[in-house]
This record gives sequence, structure tokens and C-alpha cells, in this order.
Amino acid sequence: MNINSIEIRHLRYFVAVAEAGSLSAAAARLHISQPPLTRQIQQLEDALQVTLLERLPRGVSLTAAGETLLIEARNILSLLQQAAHRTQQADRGQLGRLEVGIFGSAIYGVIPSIIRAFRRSHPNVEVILHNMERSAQLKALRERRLTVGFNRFFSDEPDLKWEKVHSENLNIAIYGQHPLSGRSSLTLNDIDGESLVLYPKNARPSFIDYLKQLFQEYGVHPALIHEVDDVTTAIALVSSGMGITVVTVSACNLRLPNIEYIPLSIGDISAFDLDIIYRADDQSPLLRAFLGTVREHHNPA
Amino acid sequence: MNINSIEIRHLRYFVAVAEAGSLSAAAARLHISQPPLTRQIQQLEDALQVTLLERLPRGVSLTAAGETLLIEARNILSLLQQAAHRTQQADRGQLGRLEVGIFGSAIYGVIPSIIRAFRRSHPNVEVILHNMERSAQLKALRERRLTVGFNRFFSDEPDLKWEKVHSENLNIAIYGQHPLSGRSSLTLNDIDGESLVLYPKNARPSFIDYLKQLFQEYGVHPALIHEVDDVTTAIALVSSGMGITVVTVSACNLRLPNIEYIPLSIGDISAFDLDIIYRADDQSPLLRAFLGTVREHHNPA
DNA sequence: GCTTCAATATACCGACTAGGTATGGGAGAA
DNA sequence: TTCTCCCATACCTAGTCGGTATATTGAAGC
Repeated sequence: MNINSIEIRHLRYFVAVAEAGSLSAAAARLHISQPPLTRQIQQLEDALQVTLLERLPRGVSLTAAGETLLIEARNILSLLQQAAHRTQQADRGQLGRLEVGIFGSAIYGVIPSIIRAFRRSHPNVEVILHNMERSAQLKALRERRLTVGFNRFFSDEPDLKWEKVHSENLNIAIYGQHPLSGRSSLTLNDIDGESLVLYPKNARPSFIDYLKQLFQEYGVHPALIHEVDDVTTAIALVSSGMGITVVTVSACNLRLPNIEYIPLSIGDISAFDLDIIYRADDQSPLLRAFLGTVREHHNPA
Repeated sequence: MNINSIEIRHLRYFVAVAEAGSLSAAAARLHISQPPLTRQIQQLEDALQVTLLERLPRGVSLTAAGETLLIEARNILSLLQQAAHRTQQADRGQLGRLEVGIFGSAIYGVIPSIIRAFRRSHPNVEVILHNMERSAQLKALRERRLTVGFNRFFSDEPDLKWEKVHSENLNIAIYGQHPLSGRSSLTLNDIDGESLVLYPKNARPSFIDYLKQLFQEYGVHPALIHEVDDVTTAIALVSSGMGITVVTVSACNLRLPNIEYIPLSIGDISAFDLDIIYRADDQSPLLRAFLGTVREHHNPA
């Protein structure tokens, strides 16, 4: 019998005895009989090589060592409860850290609403957002620095899985003095011959390539294409009258003076997808829980 | 099987499995065979209603819940070690709080040296000094606000025990211009007819009563007795030439200009006792440990 | 594709031990 | 004194921990 033979049972029983002030009363509270309880306490005293209780004719009282152990034992018992609870929380994906990759213009769209909903339903999960472009997201996912990534134009990869989160209609952003200003909707033909500001310049294939292909299919020839880094820059240039641009409805939340957003209809393919990507082998409850929230927000438009 | 059936054994085994990365390797490390270990882990998973390990063809890996439990379990195991250690320390009187009653002039004597020695040998014991007069010490001891009290002239009480800590010789404190100044020793006869400053005024019976009885026994008649509150005040008055006083050697550490201390011989009773008092029923290891230190410092002179 | 290998899971057994009952012992209370 | 209350001891039963033997599974090697 030594310190390593001490079990939670010993601590539970000892605390009960200390609180009841007597072995027999504690035994009743523990729904066992008094002799086994006496023996468990004796074992504990033997393991610690310490007398914990002073045996009195009416009950017991704690020695100085007993008082010390009482405090420690109560602490350990409550930590064990906590440990069990936290383990179960972790199992349900309600505890831990979720690293999320996002990209520029997504900041204005459906992602904040998804993150907000997830934080509300999983308050003990630390959600950390990392602004990175697509290729950085893929690298970080493989190196397990990210749990999920949000982006567009994911291609199939053997070790990663992606699914559509959201489809957004496209809008044309124009400046107030433009002839098309004030129209309630536009088609691709309407922007034939216009000067366009497109983005993002790097991180190919991108929105730019998607739009160029669209123009080719529909026989649209822009007068001039000016490529810039991101949607914010593009809108700023439109505002200054340099041309018009194409944005998702997410970006329409970006309000600037002299800017007007007009829905664009392109037949069947009027929508533009936002995808979420994650490791195919990731079985973590956190990922499952997050995908659950994402799917609740899914708009199949 | 539920949360309350979790034992330390389950946590120890789980940590071993997590660290070894496989059930069979952990079993070897734990000096048990693999099947019982498998069952203990299954019991733990059953109790928590959670899967802790992902079973792989080569060993196991932790699930998110397992990772969480690993941290918690390690913490609990180390706290249990600490709890055992602290309990044993408390048993040896090496942990806790010791409330000590002291009184004015004792601050200069043997008490600081005893406290210092005890603090050195019992670094985890919080020693708290309370400056209180004798009757307050007795009251505080009975109300368990003090563990021990240092004082002089304790009388026998049924519920308290006291023992002599230290015997101090008496000295006469005189001012430089006094005729007796410069003598290497004095007897009681030498101070017959002198003006005396005595202390402490309150808290009877006190040093004053002791000295008065002594004077009567030896036929000494002081010209004048001026009673003051404490030894410090007495010395200050002596320094100003108001009279001479009697002090213990403890108080000789109190050096002031124009003050000279001369040993006083009174035959057999040249000594003056400092006692320690404590509850007769106090079995605490702290008291025993402190009395041990006190007895080591005992001077039976 | 089959075999081999390295793991975990299951089945079953023996020994230990937690918990039960009966009873002894000791110190206040009546 | 006897009575009462409570802890300790003795001994029994049943449940459980740990052991051995073996089934099972999935990946690596031929």
C-alpha cells in the first residue's frame, strides 16, 4: 500500500466522513455499511502513512493532516467532474480551437453570419480567422494549421474535400453619372463595350478568369480591362468613374458614395459559388459541428 | 458505469496509453498485460460516453475528446501527488499556520531567535506574531486564535499547559552620571534607597509584583517607585536620570546613549523566567514541532 | 491476391478486494 | 452501574482486476 494505490473512491469516502463527522453517518450517506468504509479510510491512512482522523467516542474529528487532505481532495474531486464535462464537450465539438481560412471579399458576405451562429452555439470554441489566399489555405490545411478554408474555385484534390456553401448572384457596380445608372437590372449585353475594373489580380484562376470566360461565351467585348488587387480597390476606382465592375451580392454591403449596385442576369449561370474546404480524413467533432452550422446556412440558389 | 465510477487507475492508464501511442506498449510500461488495459480504457470510455482513442492498425491515436482528457488527467494526477505530499507535510507540522502570542519586551530576547530557527526548519509554515498581554493570550488560546503564547508568570490552569522556555539573568540599567556607574556587578543591597522606574504598569501580576516581593524578602526599600507602561519607556526615563531600573538580559539589546547595564546577583533567584503556554488538549503536529524547536533553545540556567 | 505481421478485442479463469453481516470493545450518558 | 453509541475486527460473498489463450482486423510485403 503506497501513494499510487490511492483511488478516487478513497477521496470521495474521506470527504464524506469529514463532512458527516462520523464514519457511520458517512456510510449511511454513501449507501454502504460502516465496516467497509472504516477499511477504506484505514487504507488511505496507510497509503499516506498519516493519521487523518482522531477517533472519538462520538464520531471522529480531523487531524491537521486530515484538514489539509480535505481541501485537496475536494479540489481533486471537482476537477475530475470538470475533466469529464470538458471531455464530453470536446467530443461534441463544443470545446477547442477552430482555425478558419477566409479571403478578402468574403468578409462582407455570408461568412460572418456563419461564424456568428457557430460562436453562439459553441461558446467554448475559440474561432480564429486567418485571411489567406487560396493556395495558402490549401497549404495550411495540409499542414493542419487550418481546420477549414473558405474560398471560390476549388479544384478536386485527393486529400481534401470541398462543398458549396453559398451561391451569390452577381451585381454590376457603376458610378452615378454612368448612362446605365438607375436601371433595375442588367444583362451581359448591356456591358458590351464598357471599361471594366476586375479583381483579384493575383491568385489565378480567379474571378477574373471566370468572368473572361463568361464574356467569351456570351460574345461580350469590354473596351478595356483594368486589373486590381481586390474588390475594395475596384469599387474605389468605379466610384472615381474609371469604369464599372462585377461584384457578388456579398460585396454590395460595401457602401460608398456615388456607387450603385444593379443585379446582373446571365440566364442559368447567374450565380457565383462560395465553397468550404477541409481535410478528407478529418474526423474531428469540431469540423463536423462547424460543417453542421455551415449546412444550415446553405443556400442552394 | 457512469462518471462516478471513474478511478485514478483509469486516468493513470489512459495517460500511459496516450504517451505510449499504443495499448500494448502502454501495458508493458505499466507492467500489466494488454487485455486488462484495453478493458480499463473501454470502461473509461463507457463512463464518459465518449470515444477517446481511434484504433489504428499500428497503435492508437487520440480523438479531440482524448486530447482534452489527456491534459485534464495529467493535471489531476499531479494534483494527487501534491495532495499526498502536502498531507504528509501537514502531518509533520511542516505545513499550516502558527499563531504566536508575544509581549513587548520579549521582542528583544530569545523569541526572535526561536522563530527564526522554526521558520528555517519549517519553511511552509506561516508564522504569525500577535503582540498581546497575558490575559489576552489566555483568552485567545482558549478561543483557538493562538496556538502558543510567550509570557512570564503563568499560573496553572486546568485546560492549559506551560513550560519554561528560558531563564534570563537580571541587570540594572543606570545612567552614566549615577554613582554606581562603572561597577561590574551589583547586589540587591546596592540599590537600597534608590529611585526605581518599574514596568509594566498594567497586566498584573507582573514583573513589578515579582520585584516588589523580592525587595521585601531581601529588605530592600526603594526611595521611590515610578511605574510605567513598558520597558522601553522605563529605559528612556533612566536615560534622562529619573532613576534606575531592572531589566532582563533580553532588554540589554536595547541600546541607548547614556545607559549602562550591570548584572544583578540575587543569590539563587538571580534568574527570571520566560514561559510558553499552549492548550493541554492540542495534539497538532504544528504545536509539537514548535515545542521541539523551543526545547532545543531551552536554557536551563 | 495471398501471406504475414502487428495491433486491438474478446472469452474465460483465478485471485484479490470491495462491500455485507455479525460481533467485540471502549468511552460517555443515563 | 448499565446503556448507548460508535469504531474496529473477523469472516463471508460477489464483483472485478489482471492473466492466458485466441479471434479479428487492417496494412505491409512478397
